[in-house]
Amino acid sequence: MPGSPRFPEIEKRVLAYWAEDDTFRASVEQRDPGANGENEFVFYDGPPFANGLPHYGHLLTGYVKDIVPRYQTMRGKRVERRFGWDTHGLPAELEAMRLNGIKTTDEIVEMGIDKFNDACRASVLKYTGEWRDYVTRQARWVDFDNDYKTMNPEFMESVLWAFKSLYDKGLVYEGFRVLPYCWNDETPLSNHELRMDDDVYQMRQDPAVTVGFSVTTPGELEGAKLLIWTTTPWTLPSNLAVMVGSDIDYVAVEHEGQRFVLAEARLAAYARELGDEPVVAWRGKGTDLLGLTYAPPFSYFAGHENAFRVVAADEAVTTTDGTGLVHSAGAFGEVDKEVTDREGIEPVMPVGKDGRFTHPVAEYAGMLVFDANLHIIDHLKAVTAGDEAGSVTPGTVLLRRETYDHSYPHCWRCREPLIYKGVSSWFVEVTAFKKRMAELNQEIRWVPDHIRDGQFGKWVDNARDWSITRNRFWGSPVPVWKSDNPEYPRIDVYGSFEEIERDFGRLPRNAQGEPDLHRPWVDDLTRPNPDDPTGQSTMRRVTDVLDVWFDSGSMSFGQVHYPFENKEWFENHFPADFIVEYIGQTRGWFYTLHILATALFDKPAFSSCISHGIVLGSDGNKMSKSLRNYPDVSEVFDRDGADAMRWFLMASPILRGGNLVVTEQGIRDAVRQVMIPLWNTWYFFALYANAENYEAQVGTPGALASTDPLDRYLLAKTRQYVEKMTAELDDYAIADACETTRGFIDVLTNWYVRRSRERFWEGKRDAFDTLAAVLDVVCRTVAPLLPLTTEEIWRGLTGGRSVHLADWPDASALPADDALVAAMDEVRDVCSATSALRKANKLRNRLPLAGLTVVVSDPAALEPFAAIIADELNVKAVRLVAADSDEAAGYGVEQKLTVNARAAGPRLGKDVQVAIKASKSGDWSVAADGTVTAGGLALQEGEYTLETVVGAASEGVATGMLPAGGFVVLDTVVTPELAEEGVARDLVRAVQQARRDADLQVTDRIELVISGTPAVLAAARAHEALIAGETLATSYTVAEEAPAGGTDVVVGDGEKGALSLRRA
RNA sequence: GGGCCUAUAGCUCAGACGGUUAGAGCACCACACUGAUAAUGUGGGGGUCAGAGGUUCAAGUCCUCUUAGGCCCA
Repeated sequence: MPGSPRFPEIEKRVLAYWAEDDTFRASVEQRDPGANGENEFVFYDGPPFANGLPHYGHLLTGYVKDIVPRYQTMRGKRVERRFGWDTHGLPAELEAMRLNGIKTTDEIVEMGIDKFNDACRASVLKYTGEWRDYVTRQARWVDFDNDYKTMNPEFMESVLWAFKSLYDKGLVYEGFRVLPYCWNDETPLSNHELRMDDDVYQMRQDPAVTVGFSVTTPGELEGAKLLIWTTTPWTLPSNLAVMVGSDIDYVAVEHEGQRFVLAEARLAAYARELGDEPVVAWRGKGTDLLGLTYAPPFSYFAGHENAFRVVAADEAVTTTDGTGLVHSAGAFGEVDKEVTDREGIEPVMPVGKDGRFTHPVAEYAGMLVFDANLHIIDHLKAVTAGDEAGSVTPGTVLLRRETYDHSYPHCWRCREPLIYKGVSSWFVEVTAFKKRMAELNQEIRWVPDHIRDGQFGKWVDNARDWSITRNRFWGSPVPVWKSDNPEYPRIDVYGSFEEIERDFGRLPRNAQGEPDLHRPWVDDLTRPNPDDPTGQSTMRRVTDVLDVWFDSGSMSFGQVHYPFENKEWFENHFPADFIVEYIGQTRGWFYTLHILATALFDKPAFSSCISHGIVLGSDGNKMSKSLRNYPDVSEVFDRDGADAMRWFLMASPILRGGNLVVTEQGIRDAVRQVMIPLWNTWYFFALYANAENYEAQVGTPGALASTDPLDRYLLAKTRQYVEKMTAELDDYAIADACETTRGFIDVLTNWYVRRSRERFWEGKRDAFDTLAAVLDVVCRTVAPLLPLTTEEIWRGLTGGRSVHLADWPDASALPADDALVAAMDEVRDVCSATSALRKANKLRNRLPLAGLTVVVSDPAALEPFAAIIADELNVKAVRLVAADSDEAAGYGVEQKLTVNARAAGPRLGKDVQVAIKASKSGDWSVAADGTVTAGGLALQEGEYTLETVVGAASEGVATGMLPAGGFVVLDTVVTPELAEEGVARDLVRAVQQARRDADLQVTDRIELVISGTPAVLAAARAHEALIAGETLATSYTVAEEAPAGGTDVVVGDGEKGALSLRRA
């Protein structure tokens, strides 16, 4: 067994063992699910999309997905873990398009939807093998063989069931709604896609125009120009109304024979065009403008019913920019659509699915709307100049043209600028039940907890209806069939294969003859419209597919083909006990799960949810392949190991909502701070256990009979540790559990083992029993956090099959002794304070000192540790004295006054500062009756504290305060005898170093020769037993002459010596 | 543009209700210690608590404004 472990090698060995032993399966199956699954801990795996390789974010989530189930398994629960794959959707289509070198949906149809979808299917499974490798390497236990895929017919049938259920509940409707729309991908985007990442909103420069429309209503404003401002000139051909704010002050001003209507507050912004102080010809409120009609800027839709009027839109019109009048283009803006709907104006849609103009906008037909901007502006300009240009209505005026930089949404997939556009879509009416979603959200335990009412809660409160369809190809079909003749309308919605077969006489089948709900097979199903007596019209499926987020939200029931199979299983496994993903899923998976769970089952989908932060590169920026600002995942696995990465990620603030910068140094620190100390404790134990032929008997630690105070301390401390870990892991406080473990391992290795070394050298059975028992408990406790390392140690220690098959330690089986633990903390304070005294007085540790007096309130509590203190501090005697004894008073103790400002402040007001100053300067006294006066002010009980402090050191002693009260007095007198012993101990150390340099084994005996100055010789002679014993010298010679080939050493106070040794 | 959050040591972060010498870990330096340890112990350097005003006996903490960064919504 190596003292300097190569963790990656150990890990590979353990992984190979697990694979061979099938340990994971055993860990699940050995736990009884109980009646109705009541002993199960239900975990849902959020499905990743496997058309790329996993990165740190996936690994991070994967570690949490491993830790919680491992812990619950050890707690005795049955925790089944199935891997899931997200397979549908635009990313797959885009990849398939790229691979086939095609750019438009028309080309997809040309290629054949069946071929195209085959390409999608292949692309989403491309990296599943690599995923499995990474996930296995990170030591995440999850069932890949029994996985689920959202493209499987069973999953898709469940999705259909969900759609149909929502439809039957009246929660699904078809609408025409304005959505952010990607003309490149030819698809509308949902709200959560719009906020998919930080790069969606990017700065963009657009032309902005100020255009005047001629008022046609007879009266004083006839012929005046209504000035509107827009950054989307391409929407002007579709103009349907002008919106004003009812309470805004408007004016009509005269300039060069024309009158312009705009908000008074915006006049100054148009000084350049309209003059600094134009003549105001008319003044009024927005309400005065309502109902005015005007000539549309373009003639395409002239005569459109109810259109070309001034309408009110108080919430949408401001005077912070523009003109205070806003042009409404119906279906090209969310507010526009809302207002035109209210005003009874039918929207117009002269823009095709590819973002290019169509009929009736003839001049710009075939032109991408962004490209049309310039032409439109040119035409407006020409008409303003009095020329004829295209379909611009004469009288329309271009007042200003400028460029405008603004934050503009872009497609999260292709990065092209989006447009807002009305499209036909199916919606889940989330607004109808979002109140219930908010109520059910209160039942969810979020980590960190502010997510519940913060990011997630606010999102739910502001929920809008969810557009769930896409005019695409690779996805679950919208299971709606419509009559193709509006004269005989009929809509059929299907929720199962069986219903489909009933009506169409067959199932949709793919080229292989298998039931398959994908396009194009499902599109082939048609039948005569039963409601059409002529028999001419046909029921055809609407060609849309469902949004992938509908798939992922259906995961809870879809993964088990509910309700067609596993009905009972699902009812016992819903909601999940636990899920975890990154915080962005509050608008993704967490949200869609919650929507469908609320609408379908009136329950939350999960009862606990960790939403962790984002993993950043080493420079604090987003991880980027091109910047190479993060350590290569495989290299870290190979160099530091999966447990090191796990610890680094789990101990970080990222699980408490913060973000995390990944650095190689951080990962190595994990190895250094935790893994090596733990390993070395085991190594130390094994080293001496082998030497003693000790067989570890790992039984009930509480039954240990050791009366040694260190053993009893360690066992009591271990109990506290297990209790704390149980509470923290129950609470999903994984980072806290890491910190708790770090602290405990520090105590174990740097206090217990270090202080107990001698007992192990002596082969004390109690020490072996204690350390073996504690190592067993610690391995079991740390197992979820360091599954590979603990497996190796635990199997070596116990010979058992796997630590992950063991039960979580029972804290109550360990002895409880909080007083003992507290006393040991005080002991460590004593050692710390005394070490500082040695340092301050330049008294090196190997130099023994005569005595240490410890003055504390309860000396009896420290009595069992007196020997430990003496040994640790290298003093001959430790005396424990009560703080209130006469002896304690003899050390020149003084009292120190501290004014409690919080208590005295309110009473004394300004004077409290006087009292505080006086307490510090020593200008205070205690009267005979106990009254304390500071700076001439009498203080009341509770307004001060009097502390006993030890006075200045007197001759021959050094004093130091203890943090919890009390003090230590160190005898600093170095007698010749002590100095001589100090030299002897220096010699021991020098010999040990020489043994090491000579590569001797710990147990090798030596022949030793020592020579040197008279002081060295004297010490060597006087302490022969000590030196020879400590260094295992069977032959011990003190020689006047330096031995040939010896090593020169300096010992004591600069005394020169020489020694030589050889293996006996 | 609106709302929310953050700003403390070289780095990462603690600092209930305001209470008078602002802490920890890491990093750095020195010394000590070292038959498990790549460790450990002790000490040290290092801070205008983002800036400016205000409230108060007392402000890192409360209020206002400014600056910088982040998140959410437009």
